[in-house]
Amino acid sequence: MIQITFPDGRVQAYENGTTALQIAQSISESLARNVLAAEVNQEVWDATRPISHDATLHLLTWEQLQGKSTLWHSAAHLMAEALEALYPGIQFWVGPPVEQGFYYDVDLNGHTLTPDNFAAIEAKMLDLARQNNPYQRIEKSKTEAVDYFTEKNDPYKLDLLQRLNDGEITFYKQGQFTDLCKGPHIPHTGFIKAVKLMNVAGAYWKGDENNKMLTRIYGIAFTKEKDLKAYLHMLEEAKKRDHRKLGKELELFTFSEKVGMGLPLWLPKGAMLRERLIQFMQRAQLKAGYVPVATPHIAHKDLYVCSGHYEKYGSDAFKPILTPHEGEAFYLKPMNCPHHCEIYKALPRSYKDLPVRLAEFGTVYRYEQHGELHGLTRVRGFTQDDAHLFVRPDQVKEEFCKVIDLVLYVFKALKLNDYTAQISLRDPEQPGKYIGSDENWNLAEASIIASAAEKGLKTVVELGEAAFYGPKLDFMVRDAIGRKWQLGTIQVDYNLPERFELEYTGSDNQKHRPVMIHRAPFGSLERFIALLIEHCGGQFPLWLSPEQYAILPISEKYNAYAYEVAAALETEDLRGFIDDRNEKIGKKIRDQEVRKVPFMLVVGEKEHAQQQVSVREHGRGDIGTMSITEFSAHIKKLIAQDLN
RNA sequence: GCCGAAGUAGCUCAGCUGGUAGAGCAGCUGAUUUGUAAUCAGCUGGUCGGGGGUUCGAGUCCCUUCUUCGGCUCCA
Repeated sequence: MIQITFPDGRVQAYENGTTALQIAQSISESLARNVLAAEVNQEVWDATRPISHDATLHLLTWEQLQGKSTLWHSAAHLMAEALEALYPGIQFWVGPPVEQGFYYDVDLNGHTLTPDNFAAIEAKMLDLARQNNPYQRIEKSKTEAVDYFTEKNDPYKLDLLQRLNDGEITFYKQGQFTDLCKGPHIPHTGFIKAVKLMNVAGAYWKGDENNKMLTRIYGIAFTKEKDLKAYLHMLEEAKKRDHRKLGKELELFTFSEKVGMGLPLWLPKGAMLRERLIQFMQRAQLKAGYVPVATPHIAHKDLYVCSGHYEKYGSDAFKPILTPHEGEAFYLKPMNCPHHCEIYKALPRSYKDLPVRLAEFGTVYRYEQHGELHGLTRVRGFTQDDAHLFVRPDQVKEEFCKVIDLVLYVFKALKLNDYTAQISLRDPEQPGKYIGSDENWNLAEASIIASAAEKGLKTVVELGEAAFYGPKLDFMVRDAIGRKWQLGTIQVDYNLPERFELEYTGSDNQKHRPVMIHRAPFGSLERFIALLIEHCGGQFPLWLSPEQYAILPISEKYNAYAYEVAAALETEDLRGFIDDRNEKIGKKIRDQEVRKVPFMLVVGEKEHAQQQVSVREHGRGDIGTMSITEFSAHIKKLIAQDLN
């Protein structure tokens, strides 16, 4: 007998070799019908795998992430089975579950596959699914496995096998398809009731562009047809929030082939939004003791040789600009830090001066590969809300904490609650990748971890994600399609002060080296605004909204009064406009509603007589009449709430 | 850069197997002077992304190029 401990702490004895599925059946038939896998001693197992020792057991259904992942992984195998049936001779690399479904990388060996083929593959998958074929786990010795794939002439699986040890090799078989796989899988294919292939894409074998390109087929599967419908609907909704679509509709920004790809052009409304963000940040920074500086867009090659960026990124950068006669090389600046180092150096610094906090909204240019460009989130020219803090080593942690405060203040004002904080540390396996002493790195990493903990941030630690010059803390946010992007970043740097030989005079009258902290709460303004657009679906916080109100005269007779109202509100420092088109009020309301203008002020006979405005709130409708001063007070109160 | 898909009016899209470009919205002009999500009528607007080719004839077929979109370690 074995002792099974359930999540609620209950312990029950079962016969040795009982499976999770049988245990589920002993509890209830309906539970058993939903069990996809089981967590046995924290490890996800097939629900049909016999348990031969005491264990904690957590039954996994569609409700648990691991349950879903298991189903998706099994669906990947199902897709492989369908593909193999439809395209004989194709070979498989890997087919894991991902956040939204699964994919399988295949070598089509001459077959071609386009989205037009999806329907046939999906139909085949469902056909196979209905056979309720069990996923059978088969343990093999390494020799058996190697023999199997040698006979199949499968270089991909043989490559995978190379890295596996004897005794840990398992195959999974369902229907006609057998795959090298560590599992786990769902009990049988019948759990898969709905499938949808999402797209095909090329993917280099092992992600290395020198290798052959395989075909990656993405799909998703569900246990209910209804869930698939809901998922597709959710995708449609997400598309509506896409910043590229809203940016066009709300006239925020555009791109021009003549100007060049990846170089955004800000239209007046987008520029207004940008200005507001900049102003907001400048105020916050002034309060936090930053001083603004300004630097040019290009710099001599020597600057980047000194900073080390030339060596590191020289080949990936734009080509240098040469002076016509002397042939001296200048580069568009890819970052602001080297310039700021020179500003630090321009004056003698005492320990009493530190921290020195130099801030600049610096526009930088970076070469991004053609295929990497994406709306405003990945561009070739963008503006950072950059600042560099030059601090004494004993100030690192305190300053780091202050920066976190600033980032959190910004995120809160913009209602970005759904972020993750990622601490990026060195990859212990590649020490050669990094510049700087071990001692400094250890110090910096410890400071970041301590600061994040002190500020109560929920963090994820990623080894190997650090920059070559120092560890960092990044704030990541998802876009409408679920992709993760880095927004704010705080990075400790012991390298640049060394390279630029930065110094300050200590209380001991000796020269000391400061530590640098790079930080950008927005990161790139372009990317930040993109994510902001998607998060609020184009409905910006009132204080940011390019147009806060629209005045809608009932007819041309009341235009004059509309202008009076506009003039009054302008002196109150509010932004708006008059819709004095020769249209009916319903049309005007509709149009401004579509344009997501936060407030509409309807003015006609009655309002004019009483010196009032009829206020409509976007998405809410009529909220009653008030005087102009009442309205302006109302708006200001709402703005104050946002910013505090 | 590489794999795949797409590019038709300012925007959203239609245009079957090649026969000489069309709708709605926007814009312009006029009528209307309007009370809380689309007033009516008329008009303008496109070398169908660019270049080349096949053909009597190309938005449609072929080649090439540019741009956009989805991917390109989320490693059994």
